[in-house]
Amino acid sequence: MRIGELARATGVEIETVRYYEKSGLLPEPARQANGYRAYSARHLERLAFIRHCRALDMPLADIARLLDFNDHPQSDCGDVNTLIDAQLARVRARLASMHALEAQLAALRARCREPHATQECGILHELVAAAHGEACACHPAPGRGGAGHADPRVFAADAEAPERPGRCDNQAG
Amino acid sequence: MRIGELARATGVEIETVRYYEKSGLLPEPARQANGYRAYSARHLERLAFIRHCRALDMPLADIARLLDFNDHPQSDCGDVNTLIDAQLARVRARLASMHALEAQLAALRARCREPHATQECGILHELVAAAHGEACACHPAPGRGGAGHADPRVFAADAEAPERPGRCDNQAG
DNA sequence: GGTTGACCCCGTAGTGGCTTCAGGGTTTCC
DNA sequence: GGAAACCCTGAAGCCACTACGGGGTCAACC
Ligand SMILES: [Zn+2]
Ligand SMILES: [Zn+2]
Ligand SMILES: [Zn+2]
Ligand SMILES: [Zn+2]
Repeated sequence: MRIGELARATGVEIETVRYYEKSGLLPEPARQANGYRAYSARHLERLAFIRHCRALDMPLADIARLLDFNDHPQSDCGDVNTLIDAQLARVRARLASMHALEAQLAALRARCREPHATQECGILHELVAAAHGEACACHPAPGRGGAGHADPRVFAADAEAPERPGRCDNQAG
Repeated sequence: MRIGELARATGVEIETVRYYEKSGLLPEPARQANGYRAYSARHLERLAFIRHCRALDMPLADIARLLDFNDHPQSDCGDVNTLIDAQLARVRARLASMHALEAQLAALRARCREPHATQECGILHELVAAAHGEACACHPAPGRGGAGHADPRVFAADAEAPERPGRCDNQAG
């Protein structure tokens, strides 16, 4: 099985297959006389395993560990659970922040109905006002203040940010 | 105002401030005799604007455009709306895929209750079975088949993937 | 035998939004 | 005069790919 066939069989790009090999996730295959990679069914299975885990958005390092567990059937599966739990926690954190983000963006979007000069655009007005430390539609104070964030720092990543997006913690977290 | 003060005032890391300058988002400030950057209130405002937009997870390129609109008050705000709408669409797509992902991971996690040898771990069994093309807890067929995905390719990014994570489209999309 | 086209090889650089590092200089306080 | 805190620059690292450049290989067809 050459790399193109493997790629087609799994729906993975050829470059990605080579990348996985270079990253140590996929073992180096045998080579034909002309230097072409020659894959076995085991490679196909392993690659499908990797893609399945990637579909669950697991990082490659975690996938490597899962593959390791698989290769050592005697080991304890507690670490597998820890790993899945961590991934689940990551996904839930991102889910929450995406949820907040959607509300914020929708509120901001509602500030402009029909096109006009940017000078009078409710969206830009909100953004500028927020930059001045005033309350904004997208980040209303959650009750404990009345006015919105009076400090630009509210948008900072304080302590533990809810993963990637949504560095704004003043009502999302 | 030196870079450290600006950074503290906005809750941004110093390196990030310099990065924004290098990226053209923040104009080059004046310099003191010793070469230190000297920022004005306008820089502070602009940086707060940037961070607010970043809190809405907008890409820096979009933020640059928003700043441009702000600097040209005569221009039409239609493009602002387009930009926000695109961001909202991105967020909603990711929200949906995160949602699906959470269900998938939770289903997978439920396959292992108490620790044991990986050999008999329900989680690893599921992952291996899925790699063989069998049905898995995390990706049950959505009705139109009965059995799960019988083809490893289901995890491929076919056509338009729902943004970053969740390359698995067989029930999430 | 020449050429087209589909394959394959390798190494490097680019993506986004930072963060970190290496290797310095400046200012301030004790 | 020495330590701590601040500042400077440019380059590299992170993640998971993706794209590119410059080649080699192989079958088929004219
Ligand atoms: Zn408008
Ligand atoms: Zn806001
Ligand atoms: Zn288990
Ligand atoms: Zn699955």
